[in-house]
Amino acid sequence: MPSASTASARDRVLDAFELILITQGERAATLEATAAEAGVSKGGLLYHFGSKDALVEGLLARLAEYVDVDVEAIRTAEIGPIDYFLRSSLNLESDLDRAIIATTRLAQGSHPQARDALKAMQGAWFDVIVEVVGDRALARTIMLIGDGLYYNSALLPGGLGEIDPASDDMNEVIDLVNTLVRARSGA
Amino acid sequence: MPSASTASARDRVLDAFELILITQGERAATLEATAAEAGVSKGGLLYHFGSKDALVEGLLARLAEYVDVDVEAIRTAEIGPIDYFLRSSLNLESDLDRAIIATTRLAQGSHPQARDALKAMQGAWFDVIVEVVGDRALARTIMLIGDGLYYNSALLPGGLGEIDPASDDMNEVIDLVNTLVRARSGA
DNA sequence: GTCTATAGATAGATAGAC
DNA sequence: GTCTATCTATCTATAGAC
Repeated sequence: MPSASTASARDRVLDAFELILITQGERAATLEATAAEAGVSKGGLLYHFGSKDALVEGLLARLAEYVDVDVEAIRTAEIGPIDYFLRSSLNLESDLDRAIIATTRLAQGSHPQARDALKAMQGAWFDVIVEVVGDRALARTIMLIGDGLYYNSALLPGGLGEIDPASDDMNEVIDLVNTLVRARSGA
Repeated sequence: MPSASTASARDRVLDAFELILITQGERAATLEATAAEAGVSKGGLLYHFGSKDALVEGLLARLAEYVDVDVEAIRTAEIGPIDYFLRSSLNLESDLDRAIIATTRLAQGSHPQARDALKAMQGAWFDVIVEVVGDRALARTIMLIGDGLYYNSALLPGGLGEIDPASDDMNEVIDLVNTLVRARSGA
């Protein structure tokens, strides 16, 4: 979680932009609202990001950094890459997840760059999972479940599909996926 | 698909609002843009929908009608409810799918009603699937795959996870799900 | 039922003081 | 590096003609 008060003004602006995108959507994420949330003036914000597009690019650049770290974490996870991947598909409290959800909000609007960033992320994840399970169809299905978890926790909070990462419900889903992985590798 | 030219002005306004939400996002879906797309003036639009909130409500009311029809179609599908459910999770050309995607755009913003409508829809789908597979964990996993398909085709068009409903990739996913259903009912 | 005209609020962005 | 003041465009909504 970003430490709002100690970070530099530039980082606080990015954190504020993310927060408003996540909690109120793209429409509410104006320069004025972002500046207010970050505790600076509109002019102050525009010193760091000369336009709204520049602000969006700043968000996407940070996302790309987080993704690089995450892909390596999936690959080397002690609990196993698939378990790690699925559980981290709904942890809304990491910097990465916040960046992903904010980017998803932008991807709903006219921001092709945001869509591209999410596609690149999916590609990196897919490659790791294929590497682990050695089966593209199975990897695709696992990715779909991960996307479904994201859809529910990020886009439809409070909905039926929202699952606590540490809950029995989540364990059951992972058990089912492991059943599938064994059924395939046995075939 | 809505027939834009022959429909009443009221329906054309709703179709236009949906189209802009789907293709350009919430931010672009202003009253002015919607009126222009529908071929009426802003004043003309506001005769049918007295405010933007009323326009949103009109969209959600139409969604609810479509969902009722769809749930019955899932239950009675000849190809089987699960196959039908998963394949229809990425058909972007039906009135229902257009309404869902448009509502998903609104759910990203400050529209709790839109989120509630999608939750209600999920609940109705979940009930049918539980009824069919007789297993809540399995039903949840199938729902997640369906949500993943939606996430990719509706929110991330052109991405890795986007699958043609009639493709081999889609058949493989359905085969995997059927494997899971059999593995469970056998246990 | 549909239009034009317009009000009042708010958007993104610039200029210039400190 | 951060601020206030201000410009221009666009937003939602109202009023009233046709």
